[in-house]
Amino acid sequence: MMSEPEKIREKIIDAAVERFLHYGYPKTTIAELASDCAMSPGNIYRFFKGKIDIAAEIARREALQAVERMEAVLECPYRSSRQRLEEVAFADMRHTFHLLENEPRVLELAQVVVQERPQFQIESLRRERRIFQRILRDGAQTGEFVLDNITHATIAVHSATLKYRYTQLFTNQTLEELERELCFVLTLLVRGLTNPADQEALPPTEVPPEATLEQAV
Amino acid sequence: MMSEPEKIREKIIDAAVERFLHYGYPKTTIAELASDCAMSPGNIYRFFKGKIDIAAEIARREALQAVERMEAVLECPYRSSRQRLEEVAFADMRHTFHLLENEPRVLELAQVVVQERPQFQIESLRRERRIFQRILRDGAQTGEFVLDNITHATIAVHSATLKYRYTQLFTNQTLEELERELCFVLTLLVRGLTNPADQEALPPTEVPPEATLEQAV
DNA sequence: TCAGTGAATATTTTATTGATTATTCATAAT
DNA sequence: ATTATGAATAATCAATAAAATATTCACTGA
Repeated sequence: MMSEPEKIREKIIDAAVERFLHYGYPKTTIAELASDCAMSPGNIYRFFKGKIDIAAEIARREALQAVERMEAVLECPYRSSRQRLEEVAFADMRHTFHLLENEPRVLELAQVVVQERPQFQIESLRRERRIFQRILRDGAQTGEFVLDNITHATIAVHSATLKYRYTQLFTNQTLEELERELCFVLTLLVRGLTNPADQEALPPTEVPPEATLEQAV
Repeated sequence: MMSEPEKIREKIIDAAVERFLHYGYPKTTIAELASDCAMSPGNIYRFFKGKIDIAAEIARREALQAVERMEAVLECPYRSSRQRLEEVAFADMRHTFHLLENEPRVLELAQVVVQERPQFQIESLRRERRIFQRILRDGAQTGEFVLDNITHATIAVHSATLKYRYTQLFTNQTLEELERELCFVLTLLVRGLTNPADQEALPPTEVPPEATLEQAV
């Protein structure tokens, strides 16, 4: 059950999401949010320290959801750690790509939050990295991957796929182009991770089909 | 020998470099450049179509020099393609890092040029990629590397090292941190490129010493 | 004819001002 | 005591005017 103050917080966040995505962060006023929630502007400040903190909370939730989606992939039955790695990388890239395509305001929102709260980005990156770390650890456990140092390998995989996580910041490439490229990168990374004994029979990464269960979002 | 008009062009470029790096692109006026060259503002336009074209020419030269530096590395005697790849990646990262550290205005200059002349970035990337391609091709030739498709592998290596070429755009990390990370990335990439038969004896990449001949710049 | 000028014009930047908006807080209602 | 208000204040933004600058071009001198 949710306490009364928590409910009000939710109401404010809901109104903010609505307006931020529709009209953008800067064009949304506290007075409007207050009006949406049938309260006075001043009262908003009993629930959030400032306007930016509403945006930060929304971004935080979005980031946590992203991790949950990735973790959901990790819960699925799987043939190999390679497959997991590929699924997670593609799922994340596709999700952010489509998100920014359908809700362009999200980019602005993210930029504002990162600008004002640099810690936010650091923590998001850390969470992402932890996901990769689990995949690599499991792969090392089963012997599929051979890694001198899991942490180092995680950093490597994470950095090497950077371009495909914040894609729209760097390029105007289409999703199709990015998918092709990501295949090349993953092919090489997987080869570098895989036990040399198994490398003979290591086909290049193929573009996986978009998971149909995505619709649940 | 240089023709008279070419000499004047050089004079303008010299003056522009001086001022762009000192005071920045926007704060430098055509009138100032003209005055530096003891000519009238109008006369500048007999040598450059516009102000941005002066910046573009400077950026173009800088980019060509970068490629030359990389090609110089490729001319050096080498033990292995791995070594070449590592040297090129480190040299490039260090160079841009130091450049932006010592001449912060370069970042602004580059951004202006990319903004106004998107083609510039595309061509720069293409040139970078060609360097990597040569290294991989040679490595494949000698059998050190095993690649299904050289172009695909080149794209992979190029994308995977993106973060370390435009570093200051993405992070505030120190050069030392970046060097450590780049080692991890290269270790993994090299393992992925290398003939599986040779992978047993493949030590992790180490931070190479800064080439002392850099001082010649 | 050609390199070059500098005043004229078009464009961009900067400064100023007047809203608008974020945030605070004294006060009121519950 | 707690929740909420809304006017007061501080900070930011938008619109405009003013100034500076980029670019053009009719003209000059070699």
